[in-house]
Amino acid sequence: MSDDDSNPEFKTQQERVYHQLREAILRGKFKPGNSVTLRGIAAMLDVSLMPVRDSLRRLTTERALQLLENRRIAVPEMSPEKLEEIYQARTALECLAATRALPYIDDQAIIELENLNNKHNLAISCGDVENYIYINFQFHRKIYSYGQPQALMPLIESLWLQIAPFMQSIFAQIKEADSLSQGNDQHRQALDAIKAKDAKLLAEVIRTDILDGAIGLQQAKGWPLSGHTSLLNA
Amino acid sequence: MSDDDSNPEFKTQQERVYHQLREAILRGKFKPGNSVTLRGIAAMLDVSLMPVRDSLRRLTTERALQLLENRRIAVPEMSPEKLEEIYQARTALECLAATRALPYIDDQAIIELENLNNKHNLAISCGDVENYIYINFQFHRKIYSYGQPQALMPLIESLWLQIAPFMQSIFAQIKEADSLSQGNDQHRQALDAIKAKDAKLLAEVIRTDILDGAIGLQQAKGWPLSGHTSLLNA
DNA sequence: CATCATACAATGTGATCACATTTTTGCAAG
DNA sequence: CTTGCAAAAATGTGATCACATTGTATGATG
Repeated sequence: MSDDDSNPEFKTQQERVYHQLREAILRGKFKPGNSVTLRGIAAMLDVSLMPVRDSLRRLTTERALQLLENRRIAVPEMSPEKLEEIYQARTALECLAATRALPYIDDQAIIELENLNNKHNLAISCGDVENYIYINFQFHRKIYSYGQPQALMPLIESLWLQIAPFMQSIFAQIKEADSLSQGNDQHRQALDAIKAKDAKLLAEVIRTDILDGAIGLQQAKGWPLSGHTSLLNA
Repeated sequence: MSDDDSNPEFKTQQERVYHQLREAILRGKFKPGNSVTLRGIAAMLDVSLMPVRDSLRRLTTERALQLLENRRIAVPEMSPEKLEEIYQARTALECLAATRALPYIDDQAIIELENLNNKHNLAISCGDVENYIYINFQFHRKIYSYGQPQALMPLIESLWLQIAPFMQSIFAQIKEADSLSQGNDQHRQALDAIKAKDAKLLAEVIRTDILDGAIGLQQAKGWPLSGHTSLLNA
């Protein structure tokens, strides 16, 4: 965490705070329904109210946080409808991002991706929910990043920020290795598709990876899979 | 503009300022490259720095504005690559949003959509670039809104905020009625598809509407249409 | 007239305070 | 033990100020 403090990329306190909160959310450190207060975050990160205020407003704009009617700030709850919508948007945007990135993924990139996948496996075998969630996002982000996405990446990350707390709340309950391992075969297949430079296949694998995760979340909650078919046909 | 002041929906000054700036951007009142200052906006809207500061940070997060290296704030410039990326994302998200909304569009909704389309025609025949841009967005937003998009709409609007200044800079140069009229036939066709409850057709019409706009912008700039095929095949 | 250094103005960031609203606490009455 | 109410604490919003950094204008010097 204190790496950020020395990272010259984040010139202002607001950027540091924003980045730290973003990472924390993607690691599932915020639970749905949690209330978030300016002074609480400020005390936690040892900064004044201003950088926190700026950061929370940005995160609210990205729908990672929610402004309640009382003007209080909270981590949004998930609903079956919102989950389906988010995952339809994820498949649409991430398949596009992967397709765009594929031509620019070289051998060095594949090595880095396999390293990430190993770390992912490690998190799975350790039952490390936090890193399981976070490294999965990192794996996806690394793929898309080779397409140098200027507009797509912020949209995709906004969706990630919205589902990360929900994912954590589910996986923390289950926490069985075999339940977590679902996404891993697909990461293998994604790497194969990348090596074969097969854009259609890569998009299909990414789509399956994302949708399997969605179905897993729905089933864990016992939510209606009415969105199942529409997810697949979207 | 002063309607917003009396609108009880916007409880805080920050919300008012944010909404006003958002609408202004969607109306093309900000030109690419324009610099935006806290004190300038604050003086223009007769508020203190704080609400402006909050609003500009939100808009920066949505990529409607850009933080330069000097810490100054500006309206981003458009590039051929970014334009293509934005329009690929638009087609993906807006076709999805339209498909989701279609089942909930009733006869009353169609009447309202036709009213909007009439206003759109009026703007075209008047050469009113500002309303041409803005009402076009309103038409699209109205369609999607019937699907009650919680996650999709903010993503789509982020894309709109990014292209609106560029659209204005192009249309202000051209400003010939026949150049602007392109989108209108497609709005007709969209209404027909809605009446026929044909989801596939609606998605195809929306896609064509969006892509025709993109191609028009590219041609006006003399930018390479290499994205053309990939746009159509996306 | 051109060049460069200096002074001046403008800008975003951060800190602190006041305030209205809301939430929680504490305590008394039933 | 529950209910009701008043006091107290907490919270987001807005305003103002200080400040470092950046941008611009001024003017002296060659």
